[in-house]
Amino acid sequence: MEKMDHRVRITKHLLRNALSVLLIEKPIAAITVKELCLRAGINRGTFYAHYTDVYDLLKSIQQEMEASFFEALRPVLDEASQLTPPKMTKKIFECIEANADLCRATIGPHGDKEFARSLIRRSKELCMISYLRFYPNATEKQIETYFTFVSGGCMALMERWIRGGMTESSAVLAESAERIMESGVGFLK
Amino acid sequence: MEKMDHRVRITKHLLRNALSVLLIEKPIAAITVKELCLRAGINRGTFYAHYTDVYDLLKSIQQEMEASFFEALRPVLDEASQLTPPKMTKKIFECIEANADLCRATIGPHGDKEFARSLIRRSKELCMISYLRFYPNATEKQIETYFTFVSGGCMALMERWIRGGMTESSAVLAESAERIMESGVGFLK
DNA sequence: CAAATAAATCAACACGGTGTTCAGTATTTT
DNA sequence: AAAATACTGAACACCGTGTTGATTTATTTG
Repeated sequence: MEKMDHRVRITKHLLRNALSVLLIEKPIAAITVKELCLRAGINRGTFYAHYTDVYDLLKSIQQEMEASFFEALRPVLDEASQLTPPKMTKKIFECIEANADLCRATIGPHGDKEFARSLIRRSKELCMISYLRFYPNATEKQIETYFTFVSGGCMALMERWIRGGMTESSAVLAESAERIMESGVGFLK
Repeated sequence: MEKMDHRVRITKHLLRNALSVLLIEKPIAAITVKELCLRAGINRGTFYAHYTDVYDLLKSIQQEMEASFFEALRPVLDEASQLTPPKMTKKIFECIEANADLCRATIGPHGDKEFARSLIRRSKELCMISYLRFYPNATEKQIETYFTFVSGGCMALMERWIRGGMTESSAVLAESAERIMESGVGFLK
């Protein structure tokens, strides 16, 4: 990643930017290599020197995002022993808010379901330990079910949030999520 | 829908079947008209006589699904005044189970996020009334937040369920969902 | 049943994006 | 400055698209 020719750094950067912009306008499927290169201002042949596909480019962006996501999440997971799982939500939402521009393209309208899914899958593995510690009476299967439900719920809230232009602060959103996670319908009473 | 030439009925049926099968294998974006027609055993020209696009065909299938979904849901919504919202889950899951083959292609791996989203949006409108009746102290915004979270959670459970080959009964799944909706983490205690 | 009507097939067409190649030009690195 | 490396521009065959017109096949109507 670091020891690249300056030229390829620029080229890749331009392509990533162009794709991020296009992904807000339309789904990945509707993006052609031609228009992407036009938008990025680079030659089409150059694109094929680095990537095989528009999907290939997307994948490389996602890998970068994933790395930065878990990087940002590391402190949260490290102090996990202090935090009850629902309390971690706040930190995670803050993390999403901080990387808003990155998330808009993936969690947003034309985002890649599969990518978000794999992030959740990896998060689950990391969170499982703290869940097991806090809820020793629950079976592993129960925890998995709960986690699936609850991460799906948080994703839905985030999508709504992003669609709505992120007007509320992440703290408000996280508090709602926490309360629902804590007490279910109790949230409405 | 009914007063069609027998030939066009057959043609459309073959196309819908072929698309359903292909959608399990790959995302809609990767499906060409050519291979679709080859799979369906009809002429490519004939396809264009009925649909403009692969997406156009998908849309028509989705409209049919949506109709049958809300048709199946009608009784649930009618007796809604009897059921507390979380209790309705069971019925909804049964409905999904009954239309498994249809759901596999849309809720499944390569499904259309946007379609599921619109189903949820419409469901929300229908459910809102019974929520307001059961939780008079909650603001409309609160209910929306709760509904967003909880429908996202149920969707996640369903996806997991479908991916896993629907080995459990819908009842078991629904009960987990209900309990989480009712009492949050209480599910794990 | 036969004539009229409607639908599906087949082949051909221009069009546009793809992925590759190669010679020429620009930029790094040593 | 020389050698190595990356980008450009143009050309290429390939493939799927969407359309058209002539032909064959099935359905409906009188």
